[in-house]
Formats: sequence, structure tokens, C-alpha cells
Amino acid sequence: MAKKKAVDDADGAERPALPATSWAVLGLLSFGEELSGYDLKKWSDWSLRFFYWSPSFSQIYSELKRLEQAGYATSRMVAQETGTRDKRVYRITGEGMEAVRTWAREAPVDPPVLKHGPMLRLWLGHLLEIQQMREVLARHREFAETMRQRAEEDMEGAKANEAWSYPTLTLKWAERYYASERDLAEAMLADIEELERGKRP
Amino acid sequence: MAKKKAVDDADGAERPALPATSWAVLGLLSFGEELSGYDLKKWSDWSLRFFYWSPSFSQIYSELKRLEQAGYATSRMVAQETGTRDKRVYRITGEGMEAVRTWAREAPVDPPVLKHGPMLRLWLGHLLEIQQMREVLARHREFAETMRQRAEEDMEGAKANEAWSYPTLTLKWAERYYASERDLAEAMLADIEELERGKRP
DNA sequence: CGCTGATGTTTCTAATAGAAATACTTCTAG
DNA sequence: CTAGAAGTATTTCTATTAGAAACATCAGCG
Repeated sequence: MAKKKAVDDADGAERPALPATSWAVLGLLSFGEELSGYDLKKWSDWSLRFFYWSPSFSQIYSELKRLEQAGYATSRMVAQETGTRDKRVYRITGEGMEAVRTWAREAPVDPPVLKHGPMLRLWLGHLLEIQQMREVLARHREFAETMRQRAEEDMEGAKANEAWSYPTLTLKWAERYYASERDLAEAMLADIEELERGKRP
Repeated sequence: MAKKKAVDDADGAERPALPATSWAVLGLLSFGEELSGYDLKKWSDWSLRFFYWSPSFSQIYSELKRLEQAGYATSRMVAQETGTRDKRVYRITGEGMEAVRTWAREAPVDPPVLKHGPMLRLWLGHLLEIQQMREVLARHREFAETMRQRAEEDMEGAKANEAWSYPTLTLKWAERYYASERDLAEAMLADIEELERGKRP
């Protein structure tokens, strides 16, 4: 007998246990639109990118298949008007809606995952010249400011639509988050300069 | 003929291209101590955890093998005093030292990777009750404050040692980072309360 | 007419995460 | 005094995730 991992939710329904990425994809569908894998990639690059992953196509397409298998989404082929390639579009089902809702409400609050390459480099400061540390921090600062601006711009675009009020809030959060990243880089730069002054008085 | 991916560094030496995790492990060894896989796991949980990954044992052990293969580390078996199990300890080689140094100095500054589960949940606010949003944010706030405190404590411990001055700086950064995360959660909570007031005036 | 770029999907490989198995020892509470 | 929990130490297995590349079609542009 093939064992399928499953969890029993508070509402008693047994549902397959899915990884975070599946929920993210299903979450994108939960706004109600009928979307292709390609659309989903674009949407996630657009909004989720600021605080959650940039999924690869391969993952999106395989998640979609899994979601359809699980009965959380249905798909149909769409022949495009102007002769462009046919595509398969997905729509969330009632069951899928119920499943994401349950997940969003009841999943444990896991800590965010952070992999901060620039900090890893600076942590190895004993291998660097001060000039290289400045360089790493300057580039990171620049990156943070760029992301901050984009979050701000995207927020302006999202504000208009009533349905996007929560995404708008998270964009606001992102705008502040990247502002903070920028300032933290600045502060660390100052710390490094001070440390350096202390070494050669 | 087996093709091996390799990169030519600025100094002309051809070195195997390694993933970030390898560099992190080699970075841990670059402080000069002779360490076992188990030790490395503990050290990384201790210091790297605040801004970079918590590696799994399986990864650490396989990275160590790869590093030894590449000539960046050597190992020897150590019989333990009090009858506890023998262990294999690793030490960085001159070549390894040169390789991490080059990596730390010359690798491109990649953007940090963030997967913020709590934000993903709130982004799906249309599926939640306000009470559940408060809950998610409160837990996240708590997590951030705990991490902030730990970073602060660890920094106190690291400050004493001259060799740890750069790790100390990154712990200081981490302390500020988690303070900011905590405050950002607070701010978003306020935003949500305001949004809610606006919905039912 | 060939080039670039956008849409759209699939395939492959490598990297990463995480649990669990194995093995031995020391500490601790009943 | 002893069973069980917790610490040290490593390996194996599986699933998830990342990323490049291949494949395919068409629109617009010079």
C-alpha cells in the first residue's frame, strides 16, 4: 500500500501535506484569476519577489501539476487569438480555496529564512582589505535602495485596487524593510571605519 | 573526458567552482582551528545562524569531503580520551586559505535571499481574520526580539577575543537587523488595525 | 530577411533541507 | 542502580529548490 503523507486539519479534512512553494502558487491563484504557468511566474516576480522567493519555471509547472492532481486546481487549454502558441490556464477550485485558507490560518509561524551573502563575506573580514569591505557594503546598499524604490513604485500601482489591499500592505512593509537594509549597511560601514581607525592609531 | 567546471581567478589559478555553502564551511575553517563536522555544525549554528543558513549535517559532511578532494582541507582521525567515539578533524590548507581569500575578495556581491513566511501569510490577508493576522505578527515579533537578544548576548561573548572582531561586527549588524524586524512587525500591525478601522467605519 | 525579445513549456542537473538510522557515552531522575 | 534522555559523531535517504538550457512560436524592427 502506497503511503501518502497527509495531515488532518482542524476541520477534520485530510489533505496532502504540501511544501511552502505549493502554497505560494495556490496563494497566487487564490486571487481568483485564471493563469498560465508563465503568468504565475510573472506575478510572483512582481509581488512576491520582495519578501519571498523567485520560483523557477520548472517548479511552478510541476507545482501546478501537483495541485491539479490534488484537486486544488483545474486547467484547460486556451487557443490564443492571434495564432500565438496555445497555453494551459489554471483556476483554483473550491477545495483548493478551502485548503489555502486553512493553511494560511493554521500553519505554524515559521521563522523567515535569510541567506545574507554580503554579511557572510564581511564575517570573513580577516581575509579582506578594508577597501573590499567598503565595496561589498556599497554594492549591497545600492541593491537595497533599488529594491526599496521598486517596492514603493509597485505599491503606488497596487494601492488603486481594492482587492490588493493586503498585498499593498506587504509592499509597504517591503519598502521599510529595504530602507532598513540600506541604513544597516550604512551603519556597518561606519563601524568598520571606526574599527580600522582603532587598529592604526 | 570528464569535464570539471572551473573558474580562472584574477591570480590566474584555476580552481573548481564551488557553491556558497562550500565557501561558508571553508570560511569556518579559515579561522585556523582543527574541527570535526560536528564542531562545524555547532559553530555555524552559533554564529552564522543570524544571517546565513543552518546547514544540515549531511551537507557539512559532504562539503568536507569535497573540500578535501579539492585540496582545500586535510583531515586526520583523532582517538578521543575518555573512550568516546573517534572523530575525523579537518584543517584548512594553504591552498584552501588562498581560495577562500580570493572568493571573499572577488566574488560578485549577490543579493541576499529572503523567504519570509509570515509575510507570505499576510500577503494572503483576504483569506484571514484580523485576529489571525495579529497572531502571525505577534509571533514573528516575538521571534525577532528573541533573535535580537541572542545576537546581543553572543556579541558580548565575542567582543573579548581580538580574532573575532569581524564576526563581532556582523553580530552587531544582526542585533540591529532583528531589532528592525521587530519594529517592522509592530508597524505593520498598526497598518492592519488602521485598514480594519477603515473597512467598518 | 535575419535578429531580438516576448510568450510558453519541458527537461536536466546540482544544491539544499531535513529526517532518520546508527553507535557510543554521560548525565539525571526515580 | 537503572532506564531514559541528551550529547557527541557520522551516514544514508528522500524531497525540495534553484538554475540553466532546450524547445517552440510569433511579433516587431531595421
